Amino acid sequence: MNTLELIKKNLDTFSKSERKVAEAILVSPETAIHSSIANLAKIAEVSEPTVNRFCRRLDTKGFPDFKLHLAQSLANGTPYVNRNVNEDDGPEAYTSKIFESTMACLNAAKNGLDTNLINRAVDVLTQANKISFFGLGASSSVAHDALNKFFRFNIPVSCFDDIVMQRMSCINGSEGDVIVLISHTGRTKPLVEIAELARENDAFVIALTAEDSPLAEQSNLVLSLGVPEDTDIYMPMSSRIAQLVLIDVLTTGFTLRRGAKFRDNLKRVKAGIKDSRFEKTNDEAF
Amino acid sequence: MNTLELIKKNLDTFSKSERKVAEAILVSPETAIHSSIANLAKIAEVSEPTVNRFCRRLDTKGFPDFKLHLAQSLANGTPYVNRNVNEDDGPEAYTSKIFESTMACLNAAKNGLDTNLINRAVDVLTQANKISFFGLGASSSVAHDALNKFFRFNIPVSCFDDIVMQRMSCINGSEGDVIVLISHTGRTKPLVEIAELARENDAFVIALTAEDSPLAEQSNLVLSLGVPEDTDIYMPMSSRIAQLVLIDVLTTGFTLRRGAKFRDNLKRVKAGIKDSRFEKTNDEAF
DNA sequence: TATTCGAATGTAATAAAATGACATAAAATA
DNA sequence: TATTTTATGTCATTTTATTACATTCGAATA
Repeated sequence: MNTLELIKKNLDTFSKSERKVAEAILVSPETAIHSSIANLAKIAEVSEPTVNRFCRRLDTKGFPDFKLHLAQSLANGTPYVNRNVNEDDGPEAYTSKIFESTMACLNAAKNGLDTNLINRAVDVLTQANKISFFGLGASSSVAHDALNKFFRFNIPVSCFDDIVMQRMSCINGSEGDVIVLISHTGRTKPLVEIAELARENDAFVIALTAEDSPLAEQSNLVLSLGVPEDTDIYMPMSSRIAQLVLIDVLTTGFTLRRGAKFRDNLKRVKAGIKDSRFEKTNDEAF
Repeated sequence: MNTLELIKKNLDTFSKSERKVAEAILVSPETAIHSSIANLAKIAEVSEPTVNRFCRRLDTKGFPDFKLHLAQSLANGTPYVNRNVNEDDGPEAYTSKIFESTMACLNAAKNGLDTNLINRAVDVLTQANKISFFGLGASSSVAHDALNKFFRFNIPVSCFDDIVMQRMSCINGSEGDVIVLISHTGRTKPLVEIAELARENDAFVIALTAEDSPLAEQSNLVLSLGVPEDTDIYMPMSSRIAQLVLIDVLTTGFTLRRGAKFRDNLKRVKAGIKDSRFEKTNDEAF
């Protein structure tokens, strides 16, 4: 397992001084791997043997060995959740941190997904008479994106980010309708109510949300992204990217399920876009 | 660059003894990173300082530093391979393929970005009187997402996915306006026209698009994502995710530039959302 | 509240590892 | 072949990590 995540996970199993070490490392892992044990001890304000003991506690042979493990955690491409942006990061630093934490997040999401549920969701979607995507706030752009994709399948699909429209759409629903609700926390009141309403009107409700949330309880099928909280920054970031990729997965599953003949349809849609382009066309939705 | 590849590439530039070291490392890099300099010297049948010199030749500070680099290059043999989905992939297979290729794509995007340009873009954005985000089709949800983020900064910001509205908005523009245009290909005619129009009206045009595209030519500043084409599947997928992450980067840069005092504002926005939630609140945009 | 035990932490000595300075050997050039 | 340059090794020094041991802290018990 990723050393850095391991440290974060075990934070509370450490003793007082060991936690100081852990924190010093988490603040700046880069510094840690380039420091000597004496240096790190000074930064963490503990003694050198404490640092050493800390390393051993994490199942390494000693400080140098620990540094190797840590270095591997930090290696490019190795997902790594913990790298938060600091006040004094330059463009170089915050750019890579954000890309990296997004990748880490996707990796976590990938590992946490239940492919059986995905399969069932694809089942349900392929059999739907009509599909609706609802999200509020940041999640509304995810819903919007889903609309854009499913629209190409030439089936009735809609997307509202207005609560009133969402309600109306639910009330007019019938069996065979599938409603996909998107919410990171699953605690957005209006959306939970929509889920109830939709089910009362015989629609099938798929939720892209957190496990054990109120929204999850009101849904027929929950696709949860075990994505760590977006820390520190007061905006949804990575979590929403994971949702989008999940939409991609569903779309792909949908396409595959419908088979080759269906793919011709996609080609046609894409060809139809061509006219609005300057020569050398390729695959963008518009 | 990957240290291991670097060693392979430079094999013939090394001296006789240094090559011995290189070969010993290539035979078993794992052994190398877990050896002391004395040990490795023995394996390579050279003296300790020779190993040290070898390390320095590879632009490292010394043997320990070299080991860190080597460990990192071992950590990610080949980060994420861009595997395409096949007709007969099951849910398990296509799910991981899509997640992995998205991660690969983000990694490519990260490496291809010019952080100086990002910095300049952040500069421009922080000094803007008004910011508009325009995208069409799939890119419109990216624009939408950008709106959602920048909206929290409490500055005038708008977003249209309707060409007519976009034009009108440009015509009413003035100096100090910044228009962010989003298009993967940069060949969407209406958007290129918008860029021209915006510039005629003294707005500053930032494009999130492909290098050397018509849209890029019409823009003041181009942030290009050197992202491989979305192959095989007839939809924009990874490319658009990369755009979103880039928006995250810009947002972060913006926040950092505005400093700590500004972050309080974000806290307030987040607190304001709280009421519409069921207990246990955390960070989702609504 | 004082006492005792055990865990946690630090100090100082020791061992290990890496590096630097210098000498020697090998190779290249005149 | 002599001379210079470069490469390599030996040994001393310095830096770094580890071990053994002493002290402190804090919880549990009398």
